[in-house]
Amino acid sequence: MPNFPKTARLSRPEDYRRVFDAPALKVSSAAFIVLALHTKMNGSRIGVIIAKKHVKKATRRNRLKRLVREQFRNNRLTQNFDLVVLARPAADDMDNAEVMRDLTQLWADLRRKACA
RNA sequence: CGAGUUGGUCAGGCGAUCGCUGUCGCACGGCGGCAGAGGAAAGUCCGGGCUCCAACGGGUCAGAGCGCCAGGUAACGCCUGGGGGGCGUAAGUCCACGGAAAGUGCAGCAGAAAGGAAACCGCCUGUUCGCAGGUAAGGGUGAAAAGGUGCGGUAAGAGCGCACCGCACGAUUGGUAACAAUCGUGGCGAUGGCAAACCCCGCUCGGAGCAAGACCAAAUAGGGAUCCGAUGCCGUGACCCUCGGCGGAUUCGGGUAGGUCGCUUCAGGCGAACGGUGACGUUCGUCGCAGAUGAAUGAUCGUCCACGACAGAACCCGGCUUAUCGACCGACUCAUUCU
Repeated sequence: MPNFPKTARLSRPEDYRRVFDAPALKVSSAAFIVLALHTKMNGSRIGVIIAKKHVKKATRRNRLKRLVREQFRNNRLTQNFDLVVLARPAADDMDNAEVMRDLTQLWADLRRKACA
């Protein structure tokens, strides 16, 4: 069952720093950039960063975070990763359907690169 | 029915599946029940609660804010009612609405003259035809020109006289008051405007903020408490006084990463009765209504309709301001038609 407990989230600053310093994989689209790092933990973890500079309204930032987590929850990767998803300014203008389409494409890229 | 003013309420609904946070129950590493953003959660502009402080101690000065009157409130710069003035036919609406006879300052152009200012064209009288005197009705300038209108009066004029209006002063009456009305007096060369110009008067104001602060605690060290004490220095506007610290002695632990608490039950919501024009108050009944911490309330599908705006809690309340697709309810005004 796809669920999303607290253990599947990046919480500490050093978790983020580790991914930023040495990302094993990097995929991007118009709306997002995804950094990934292999982890020894059982289960992937995700952290979403949406800059106020790129997305001005708090409601929009919340919506994007929820959509990214939804994608993560429903589409588990076969290998365990620590993921960091960054939003780009283009994400502000997309509706729900467009964002989900964009994320689906990103996940496909991620799987292909992970296997390579 | 049309045009408009004003007060208030709501903020897509229902169902299914998969998730998130809190909480309760259990045959508990799972399952089930219940609850889960806003009217502005926003701007952080005011007022509080709460917490800490070597200076929340006293005085003087400085600084900031407020400013018709009465009431409401925990408090306010908020709200209600009233007064005055502006706008509107009206319902209504807007106003930083104390003082300009304490002092200082400011006002371009035009104009003869602009601040306790006076004669350019006029008008009248006299005339030696150069001008002298009287005058402030008319013209002209200006945002503003020495109370206004009318009648009388005069050489021409003028509060010179009178009536009404305005103004100033006084009295009376009504009102808790702001203020209003009436009467009298004064002929008005008294007191022009600006105080979101300085200023004067009255009232209010300590500072920081939940990353406040309290507790448990790896690391690493400058520490903490109590007592004694001369001078000097320091103490978040300045100065003075009071007081505290820097020194010595005695004594013991200390508090960053991380975690826990603070953290949601209150100036609380809803209903009724009573008091009040109203803001609101009193009493009774009833309900339990988010507490996250890289930060929870979402996604997808179906369905209905007027196709859904602005927008996301971060310690909590009371206001103000700004953003907002629409829908509904109440009160009132104007105009037209009908009875």
